[in-house]
Amino acid sequence: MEESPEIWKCFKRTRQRERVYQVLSEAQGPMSAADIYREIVRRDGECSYAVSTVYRILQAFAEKGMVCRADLPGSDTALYEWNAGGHHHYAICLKCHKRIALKECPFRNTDLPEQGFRVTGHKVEVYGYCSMCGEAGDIQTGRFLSEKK
Amino acid sequence: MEESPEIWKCFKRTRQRERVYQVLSEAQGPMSAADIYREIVRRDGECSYAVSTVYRILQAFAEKGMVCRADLPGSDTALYEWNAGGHHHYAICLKCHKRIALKECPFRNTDLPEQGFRVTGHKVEVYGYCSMCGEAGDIQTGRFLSEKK
DNA sequence: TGATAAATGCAAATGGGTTGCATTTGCATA
DNA sequence: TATGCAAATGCAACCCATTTGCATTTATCA
Repeated sequence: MEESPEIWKCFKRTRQRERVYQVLSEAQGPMSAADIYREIVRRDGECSYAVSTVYRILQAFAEKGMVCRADLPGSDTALYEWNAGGHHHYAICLKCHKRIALKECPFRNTDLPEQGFRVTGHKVEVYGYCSMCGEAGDIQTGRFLSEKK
Repeated sequence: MEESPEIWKCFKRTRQRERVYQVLSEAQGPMSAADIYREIVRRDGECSYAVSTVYRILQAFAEKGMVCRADLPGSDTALYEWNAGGHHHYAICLKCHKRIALKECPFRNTDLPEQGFRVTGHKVEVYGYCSMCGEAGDIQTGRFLSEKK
């Protein structure tokens, strides 16, 4: 609120965008649009925001590269993360869906079979079982993905 | 229709499953459920298949590990590919969606921040522009995880 | 301050994908 | 070959994240 990054040079500074920015930049991890919406409502008491607005804001932010969007396999809700310049990959527990950021990027460049393929990005995900769930017991801890299905 | 692999030891052999199996095992690349459905209809002339059945079959096949399902970022249609036992990674053209199999797996093991995380799998995808599309200027930014590097 | 384009709210639409249920069908067994 | 039953299917309704059209508001700047 006080410190106003140069974000507002790209965007009209609206209450809604300010909220999305706040929530996202303070977030511990990636959030879904619904998460963000919920958090805004929680903070501001009553809502006066439309969900569609949040989507539009996220889209705009993503287009400018300020947030990055991740689509996890097995879920159809996109997650957004404030782009702190970092490049993150996660280990995802197949049981409790906890996400653990990797310290380093496990991607190593490799020869492409096709000449002239210009690589602009990559996606790496590691699957397995975290220390809580690793024992194969039925620990079933906090859920991460929405309870669809 | 010809020789019948041991698929049918896991599944009731139905006309519908046979068709999905045929189409998928002969496919050049990954197909969406809709693609598969369309192809079946095309081959059999008129349709007598429900799309939901195709989804259910794909699900069943995937559960048994006979097909693998890929969710591309930026698209919300899942793609399915007959699992020829191989371990494949692809470079995916963001423009024409061509997929080029990588010769080698670009994954390198890395230290996990959490002790005791048992890795059981990984997924790597490389994005960019193939030689055909590479010249074009309308690059979409921000929609994909990890543009850095 | 007033003009104006951008941003928003709202509601309806989209579009993969899933599900409940009645009906059919593969297949094991008699 | 006939039969019983669980598995598989068709159909239509549904789910749910996300998008969109349009009328209204609002930030910004001359």
